[in-house]
Amino acid sequence: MKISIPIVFIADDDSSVRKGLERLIKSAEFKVETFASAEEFLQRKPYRSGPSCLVLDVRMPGLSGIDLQKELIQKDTSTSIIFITGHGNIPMSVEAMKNGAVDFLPKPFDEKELLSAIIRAIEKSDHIRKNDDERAKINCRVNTLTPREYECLRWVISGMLNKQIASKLGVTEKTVKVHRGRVMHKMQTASVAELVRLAQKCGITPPKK
Amino acid sequence: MKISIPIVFIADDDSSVRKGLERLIKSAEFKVETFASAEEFLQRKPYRSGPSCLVLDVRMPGLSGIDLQKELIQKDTSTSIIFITGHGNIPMSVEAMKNGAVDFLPKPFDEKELLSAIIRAIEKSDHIRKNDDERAKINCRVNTLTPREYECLRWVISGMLNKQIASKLGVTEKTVKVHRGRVMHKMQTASVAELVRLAQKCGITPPKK
DNA sequence: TACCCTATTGGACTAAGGTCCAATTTACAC
DNA sequence: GTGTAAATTGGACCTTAGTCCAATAGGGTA
Repeated sequence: MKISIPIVFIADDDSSVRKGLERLIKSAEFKVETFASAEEFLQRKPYRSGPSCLVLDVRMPGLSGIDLQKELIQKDTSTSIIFITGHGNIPMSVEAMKNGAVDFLPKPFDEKELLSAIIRAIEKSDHIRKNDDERAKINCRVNTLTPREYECLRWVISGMLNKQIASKLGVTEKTVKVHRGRVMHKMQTASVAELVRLAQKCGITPPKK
Repeated sequence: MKISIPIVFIADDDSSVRKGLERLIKSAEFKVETFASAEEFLQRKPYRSGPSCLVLDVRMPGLSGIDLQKELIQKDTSTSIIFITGHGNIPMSVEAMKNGAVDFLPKPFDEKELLSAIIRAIEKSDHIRKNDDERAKINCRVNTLTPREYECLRWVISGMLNKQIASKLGVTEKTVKVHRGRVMHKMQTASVAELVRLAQKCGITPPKK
């Protein structure tokens, strides 16, 4: 059983806004951390104890909110973003949404609106986290495969028979059976069906004939 | 080989805008059709010869652009939407993007911007179409399965052995083999690996143990 | 009632997958 | 040079999967 505590980050250069938001969000039983700039947020070590979201002011001195969003896309984090802004415009909001923001709220906004956006953002983050976790676990197993085993895995998930794989690899059917057995063992799967699903989850594709 | 001609629909109540857009988009070698209202567009029989997108004015008398978008989400069409607007606001653009719009352009916009959005929209539509097509084909096969065969399919893609499936269904292993053979034949697959992939594409899930 | 579809099973095989033990070869690191 | 990991193969066996032919039984329709 893994602990999973959601957290809401706030990044805004206006301290009164930070305090107001912090009070509001804490009242909704969320853990909160505030930052006065994008740079300050980037300093923080990645949060790993649960899903997270960032309530982010679009316009700030230094790195802007939009810039920060782009930074965060690079480092693959599960933190979902909600923008708030006093002086936004349509192209800005559209760009933010295209880049995966959960919401974009012009001030003044309804408190309920923000809280509902936060809930959606946390759910999205949680979803991403779970997927990432699963993929990471599978990749750990994949990394224990030798090159030949990996190659073999790809042919197996293509649905080929051992004898066909053998001829592809230029070895005997016997050898393929051994590799295949080791693949199943290392991947901790009991059936080809499971193997196909695992492979799919971490983007391993069957070779083209 | 299937013909695939992209088309761009335009829905705007202002006829001068329609004409201007039509000229522009035709100059980019796209087939174009124009509509003076959302209702008029809904009248049109669904376009099936290729990918399509809709350049849509947000504000129109009668059904608005946003309303039309919601309508189109219901009827599952592959038509992707690009909004254009003279008097939009942020919440409107955010809502449109949340609902899957490819872009949201306030007037006046750069012609290149619109054309690039159209290209992205057509690509997206094409992608959706291809997925839908594939799913439809698979579903045709699935629909030829008898209830028992379908049940059997779900157990097979869970990776279970024939004897295990047999005990789940309360029949002999022999019977499972027969069903299973028919499933493979009807689904036109030669391996469990392929079967798993097909099932996944049309949302068939393995039963929980 | 005759007919068809579905579901079920048996017999008799054939082929494919998987495992245990053992051995050889090669490449690369210490 | 010795050791280790990877790749390869053989033999012997057992388990699964898949197929052909044949047969029975129940439900529903023309």
